[in-house]
Amino acid sequence: MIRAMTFSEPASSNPPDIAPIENVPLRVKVAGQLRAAILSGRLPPGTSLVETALATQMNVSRAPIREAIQILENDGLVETIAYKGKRVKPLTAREVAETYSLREVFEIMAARRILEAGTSVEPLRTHCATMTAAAEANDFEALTAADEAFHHTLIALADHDLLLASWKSLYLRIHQIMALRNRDGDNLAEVAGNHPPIVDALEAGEAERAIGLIAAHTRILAAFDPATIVEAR
Amino acid sequence: MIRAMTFSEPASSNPPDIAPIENVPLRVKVAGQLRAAILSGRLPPGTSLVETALATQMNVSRAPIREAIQILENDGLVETIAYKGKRVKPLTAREVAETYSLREVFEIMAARRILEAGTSVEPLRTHCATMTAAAEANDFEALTAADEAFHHTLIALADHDLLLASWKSLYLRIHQIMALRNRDGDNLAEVAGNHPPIVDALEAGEAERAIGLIAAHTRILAAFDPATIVEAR
DNA sequence: GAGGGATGGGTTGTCGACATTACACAGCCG
DNA sequence: CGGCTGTGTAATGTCGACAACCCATCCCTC
Repeated sequence: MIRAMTFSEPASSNPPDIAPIENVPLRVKVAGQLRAAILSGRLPPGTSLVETALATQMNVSRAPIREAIQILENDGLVETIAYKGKRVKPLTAREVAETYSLREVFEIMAARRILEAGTSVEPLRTHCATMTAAAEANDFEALTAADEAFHHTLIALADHDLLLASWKSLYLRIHQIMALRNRDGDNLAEVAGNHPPIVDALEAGEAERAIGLIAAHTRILAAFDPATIVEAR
Repeated sequence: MIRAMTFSEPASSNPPDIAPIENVPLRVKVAGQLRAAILSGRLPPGTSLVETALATQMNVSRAPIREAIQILENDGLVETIAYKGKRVKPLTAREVAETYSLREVFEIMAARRILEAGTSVEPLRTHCATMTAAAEANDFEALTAADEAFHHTLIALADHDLLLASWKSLYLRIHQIMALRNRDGDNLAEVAGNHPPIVDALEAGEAERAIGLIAAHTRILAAFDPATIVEAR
């Protein structure tokens, strides 16, 4: 669901099927690979990242590796201890709780702004439908993707670039958390069903109800077995 | 007011007066200098940062400069355009508004958490006193410092590391904005006087009043002549 | 005279090598 | 036997040089 917009600006009247040559800096590719590995749980929290090892492994010099790791540091996924090493940031139960509580505040802020500006929330309906379909098909991946798209759209509708950027950064960690947690107790239909009422409340202009639903939704997600989180240090 | 805790852990039974030798990486020093220059307005928004020039000027190689600039990028103070250059991030009126509105949300969140946890807000009194004294002495610098200390303490009392980190990052830009704005219309006594009522409301447990006061306070700060902001591009 | 392609300057991107630091282990002295 | 000291190793920190790239300008062709 991201693939469709791989190339964005040129297009116009060029022969199709000819993809623009890639020209992204190495650090971005490296950061992308590492980020994917971390978010998928392939590099669990606490894993130490050794520049030289990564450099030889990925067949590039240390400079792009260093910069990529610094990018991930800005994403909040990696931490550096000077002259000692770099490692995937450990996830404590406290951090998980803080992440979700901040997310709740962000989404409530978005809802308030949408209501104040009178923005149409119609775009959210599409994602609700996608989620319902995914839940019926028992497709966890698709449901997760549609869920992210829903919340991303919600924040984007608030028309607040800084909020959107902050939310994106926060959601990276939520990605990571979701990859690490135990999915056994998940009820896909319930997750999908939680969203339409939020859209309804927003459309009806009922601020308090919308906020309550969003808060409840976030807190359900935040409540899970803390034992599935790797302890720090 | 920071100097007092320069050395922290060792102490115990060592001969005094012997300060630990500095051992911070060059990138940190460089980042510190550049950040100070940006926040003070010495490097106004739009200024392009050329690595080679900075390297020769500061007598270090380009590597620490690059990493320092990336740190500032994470702070949101600098932006990079691939293969073109790096420059101090331009400040648009919209960004300023978004920054203050997000700050408002952060402080309200902090207030809510303080009230829910029943945390004592007594530490805020000290800063109120400092601000009042600074206002009477017509000392703008001291007032600004005490104001920051007040809000920093407010956020810290919420006992939410992620919130505190987000607030700090946000406040960097507020620093920059304050350095660039026109101070002519400022009424020091009024600024100082705005804070004690907030503490009173928090102490009385009156959530709605405290939130209203905080929102009003933030919006007063956000309202200033947009012409003092350097336009983007 | 106008359009298109080459060219030059300046910047960031990448590389490999060297310097510095921290930790761990072994060895020595009390 | 205990604690301090010296050394080795592996990591990050820093450096200087080269390569890739974008932009502006100029020249050449039509």
